[in-house]
Amino acid sequence: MENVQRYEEILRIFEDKDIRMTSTRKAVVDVFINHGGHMNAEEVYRRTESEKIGLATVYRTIEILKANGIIKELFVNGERLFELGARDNSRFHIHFSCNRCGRLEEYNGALLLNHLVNLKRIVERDWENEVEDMRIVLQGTCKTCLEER
Amino acid sequence: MENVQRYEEILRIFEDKDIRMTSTRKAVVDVFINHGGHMNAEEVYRRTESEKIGLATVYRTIEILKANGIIKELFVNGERLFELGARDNSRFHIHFSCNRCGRLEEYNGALLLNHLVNLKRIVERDWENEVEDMRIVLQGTCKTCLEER
DNA sequence: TAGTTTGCTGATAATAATTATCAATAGACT
DNA sequence: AGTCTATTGATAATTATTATCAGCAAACTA
Repeated sequence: MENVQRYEEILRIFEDKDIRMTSTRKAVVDVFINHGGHMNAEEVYRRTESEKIGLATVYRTIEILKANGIIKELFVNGERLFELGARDNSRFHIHFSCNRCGRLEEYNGALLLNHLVNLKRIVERDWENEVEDMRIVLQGTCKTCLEER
Repeated sequence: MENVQRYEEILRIFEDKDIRMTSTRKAVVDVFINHGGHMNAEEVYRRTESEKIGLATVYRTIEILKANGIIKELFVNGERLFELGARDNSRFHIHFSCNRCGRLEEYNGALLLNHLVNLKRIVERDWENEVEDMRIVLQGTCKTCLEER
């Protein structure tokens, strides 16, 4: 099972850094693994409901996951969202937010990825820095909304 | 004077949409024009101090400017920032946030711009949408911090 | 194993940022 | 001048997030 694998991987990160994988933390991790996409903190909280975890603990766990590169934080239209980070490049994606319907979509693919790897290369060469992460949110009108006009 | 030109341009947008350019709104616009970079709401407020404008009005004006594409909103490390939008492509820039020193830098240039125009083209072709804006924030370690190690 | 120390948790108080409310006022329009 | 509508500032309300703290659980020690 792929999810199990994903979990093992996260567990290893916890062990490496001496962070305890408690049952509550596991519950939060599970929410991220089971739900593919992006969620705000409140939604993560709601999805752990069966476990009766406190909201503060959800925030605390999100903080740990973020600090260790397990989840990514993104801001779209004033909302703070979290999602499982791309383990490898093949999972890397950018976001598109439709100004009309408000939907937030994920885009990925080999060509896109290739282009972004190049962007990283250009930036690192021209500004002599080290790029560790790229947060890209495009805005505009999505296909569906364009057709409806 | 370039700033005057910039102001006239914004004024024209206001007139087109029947939004009054009151003295308080002008004061907020001036803050954006005079201060090149990004600011949070509180900083915009502070910079209008001489005019004794209420905080709520600053927020209201920011909202108007944002809704009309005059300023752009960006979120970096949990902070909400605003800056004057790029009037033309030549002013377009992306942001780089250093994980070590926390500084937020702006990057632009012909090669970068060219690359991003291409990215837009790829996305519009492959997802059949219309991209109106691109928010790109890279994270990593900046040149200065790399040298200090 | 009992005892001690340390870290984790949930409930909730505190804080910070933003938005809503509303009376006063200013500007536009007869 | 008088009416109408939009804007403003002060401030209350709301929302999201963080801090506090007592109780509990796990890990460590002798």
